Amino acid sequence: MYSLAEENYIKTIFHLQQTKSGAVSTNAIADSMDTKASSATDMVQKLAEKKVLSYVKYKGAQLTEKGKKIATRIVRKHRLWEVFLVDKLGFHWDEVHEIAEQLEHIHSKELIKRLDTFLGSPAFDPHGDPIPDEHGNFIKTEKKLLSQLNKSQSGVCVGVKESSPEYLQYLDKKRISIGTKINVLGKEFFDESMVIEVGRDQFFVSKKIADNLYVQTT
Amino acid sequence: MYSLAEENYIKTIFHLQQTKSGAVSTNAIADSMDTKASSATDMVQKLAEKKVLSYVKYKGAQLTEKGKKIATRIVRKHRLWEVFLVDKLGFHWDEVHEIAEQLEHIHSKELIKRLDTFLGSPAFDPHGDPIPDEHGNFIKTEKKLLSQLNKSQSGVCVGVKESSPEYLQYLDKKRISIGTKINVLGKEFFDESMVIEVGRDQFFVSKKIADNLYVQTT
DNA sequence: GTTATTTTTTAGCCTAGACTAAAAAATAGT
DNA sequence: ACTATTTTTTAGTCTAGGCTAAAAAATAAC
Repeated sequence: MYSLAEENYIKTIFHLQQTKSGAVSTNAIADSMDTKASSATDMVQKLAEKKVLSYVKYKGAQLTEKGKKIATRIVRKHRLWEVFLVDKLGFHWDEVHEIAEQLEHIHSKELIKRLDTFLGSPAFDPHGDPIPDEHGNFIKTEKKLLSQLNKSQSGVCVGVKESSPEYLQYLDKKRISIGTKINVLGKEFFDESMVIEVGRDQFFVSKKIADNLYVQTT
Repeated sequence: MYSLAEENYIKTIFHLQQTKSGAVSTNAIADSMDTKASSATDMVQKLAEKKVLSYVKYKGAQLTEKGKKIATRIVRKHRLWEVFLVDKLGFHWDEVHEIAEQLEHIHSKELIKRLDTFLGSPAFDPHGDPIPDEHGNFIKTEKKLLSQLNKSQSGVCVGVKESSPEYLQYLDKKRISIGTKINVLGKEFFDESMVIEVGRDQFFVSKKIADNLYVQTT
């Protein structure tokens, strides 16, 4: 059994090594957890002893298969609870992250099994992120960032990269959610901003906005 | 916000002062929490500073109104989650206590409000214990222990005092659950054991069994 | 009402997990 | 290649929440 702190480190390292390949630096861990590098070093050393990750001084940490399994189970719990909160309790997709951060640490295999069944074994969470199955396998989907599309291409929103309330609320205001069709009407080379069409609305989006929205091109 | 440890102490003291009247001794707290009296003393002193309870050295602790409010909120959460686990996820009543012990510490007012609505604002948990409303008010029911009945009296099971898996499994084996009618066919003065009738079964129950079952006499 | 026993508290220590400041290694700039 | 700078680690400290052993208060026994 792992402590709350240990689980949070494992989860953070897992997410960091999804984006950047290679070992994850203690500084990167500390930054993304709002703590200090020295604390991260301590914990990483402890987790290395437990064979949850491999760690080379001054080089960074990498989860072992064991570590990845633990991380995946936490991610599965987090995303299943998010589905519960949105589908069953009627929360909005920008309200569920914090609560799921707490719920993901509840220990009970049976609970997750039953929750999964109760929810109809969903494959994606409310932000479009895939929910790993009980063996830790993720569905691989080929999705692009909206920012990767060019003029007159189009795609369907399948998820968000950033899921801060601010960003999600922006999307709501613009009536963009999972399943929404988006047409790129124009793209500015200088700042990579775009003009897009959503429903019958046409508006401008900055690169920052377009960089955080996943679309599937058909 | 209170830590996990603080919440557990508050809850324990709350339950202890339900049964025994007057102040709760640090030893009683320690016993029921599987910890040492010295640890209980430390925590009680800390909680006294936070005005959660009043504490007189060598005399014991008593929750203040503030403390009772905190305790009631935890009890409410615990029991609502138990209803969720049994009604929605199909757990059995002897399996839910441990999981609810974890879920009761999830912090989110909105979550509990929505969970309550989702469950149809239940008044009792799966063991027959009343669920306090959002203001902390319990439904008062006049219930007796089965052991208080005499020969040829009868009652309907409305709850259990002890909810260990062992006890609940015993009740299952005997087909006793909330709502089951029980007739007392005989009572032995010497050891206060009884012969009772449940459905068409008649069998012997010890005082210990009868002491942990709440019935309502009609 | 002393003395013996039990209960409760205090004092001091331990571990997890955080922090700061200093040291050491890695990287960048010339 | 040698400084300067940045990154990372180490060393030492702090707090929460446990623990043990000893001291002190309360209770029980005569």
